[in-house]
Amino acid sequence: MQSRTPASRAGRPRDPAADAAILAATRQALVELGWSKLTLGDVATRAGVAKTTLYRRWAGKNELVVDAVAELFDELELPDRGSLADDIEGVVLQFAAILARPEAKSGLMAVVAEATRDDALRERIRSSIVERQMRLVLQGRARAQKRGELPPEPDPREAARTVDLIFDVVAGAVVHRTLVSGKAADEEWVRSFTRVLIGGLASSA
Amino acid sequence: MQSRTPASRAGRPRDPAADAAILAATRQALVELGWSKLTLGDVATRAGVAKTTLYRRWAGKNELVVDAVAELFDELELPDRGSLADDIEGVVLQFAAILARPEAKSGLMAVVAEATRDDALRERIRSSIVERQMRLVLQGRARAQKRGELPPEPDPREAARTVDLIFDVVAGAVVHRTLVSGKAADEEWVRSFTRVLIGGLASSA
DNA sequence: GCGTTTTCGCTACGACTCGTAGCGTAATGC
DNA sequence: GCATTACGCTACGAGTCGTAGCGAAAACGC
Repeated sequence: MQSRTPASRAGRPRDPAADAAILAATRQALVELGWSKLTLGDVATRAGVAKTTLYRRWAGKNELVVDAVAELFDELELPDRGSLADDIEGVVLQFAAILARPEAKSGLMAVVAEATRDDALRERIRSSIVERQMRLVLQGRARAQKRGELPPEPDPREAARTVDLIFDVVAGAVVHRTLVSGKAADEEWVRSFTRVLIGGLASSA
Repeated sequence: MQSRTPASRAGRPRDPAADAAILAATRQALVELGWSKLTLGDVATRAGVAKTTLYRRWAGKNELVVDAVAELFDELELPDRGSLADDIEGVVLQFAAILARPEAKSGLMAVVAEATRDDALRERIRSSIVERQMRLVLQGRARAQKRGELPPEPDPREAARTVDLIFDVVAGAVVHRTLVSGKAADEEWVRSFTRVLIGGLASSA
């Protein structure tokens, strides 16, 4: 048990601007080179820092890309549009817009693939990317229950299972549409999808 | 226009057993090393062939892994279980079982990530992996319409859109559940998912 | 048989990336 | 001033890449 960290204990502090520059350079490299051809040396050069600085802050390529991609999802929000259907359509369109960006496409799927063999990496993805998306689902569900569009769920375990299911269906469908099928998740598609999802939730209650 | 290829025109024919050995070695390497640490030299050694032989048959790591993973999906079938719900549950469980295997997990997502920057690779994935899955959706839909569980769709364009939507929802949800959420798509989950999907399809008709 | 053609296994190669170590310097707290 | 940490830079062995060149093996037409 060490005494609590007082920001930086001693010595020269890390340059905070370097973090932002490195993450931005990582995203740029993802766009231009893609995952497999991205090298840490190249990222360091783009960011204007030494390669050793990069290795002092991140364990490797996987962790760096997770952080770089995670920032893309910061803009996700769930404005109240008045109905469950409109709320879902809005957030799904936001999610689709992020996934349409090339740095998200090539980066996200690659780290997910790597995470199948690295539990620590999976946990990093979960806490820094999935967690924020999950909050939106919980928020939307609570709103819909308040409006009476969804029945209240007394059993917390059952409620958790349902939220997990919704999350996998929504995120999975958008990702699969965008990356595997290679087609845009545009308004028409999102509307059809939302109709099916809401109908399914209502009928399975 | 050259004369039709009579199997092999002249010279020593390629050893057909080598293809199978290489693809099996690729899957084994995916299990033990994962995508990023898989090297073609290592695969060649495992398969008992020279590295140059491997490069004569495949353009690179991406194409090789696509073919190796595609074989995993050969076993997918859609036996008639009497109802749409049971048909869906059956095929989703099969799909989940394949995705649970480590060589599918790490291989499939990695090539999908690479395909975001390589149209030829995306087409290869579509024709050798996605196509077979899509056939099952069409087959299941036709069966359900014959049973009267789903209404016939007169407009072929609308029908195609619906099939695309179903496919993205089913495959996407299973993939997201297995790879991102990191939980098993077991019978309980599949039953809940099927209930939502069927309810959604029925209500949105 | 005999020449042609293609594949195969093997070795070797330059180019590149990896992750780390070492060093001198800069920036902070005590 | 002194200890401590971050930084930029260089250099390094190790590993992988994809290709070229070689001789031997296995099919074909004659």
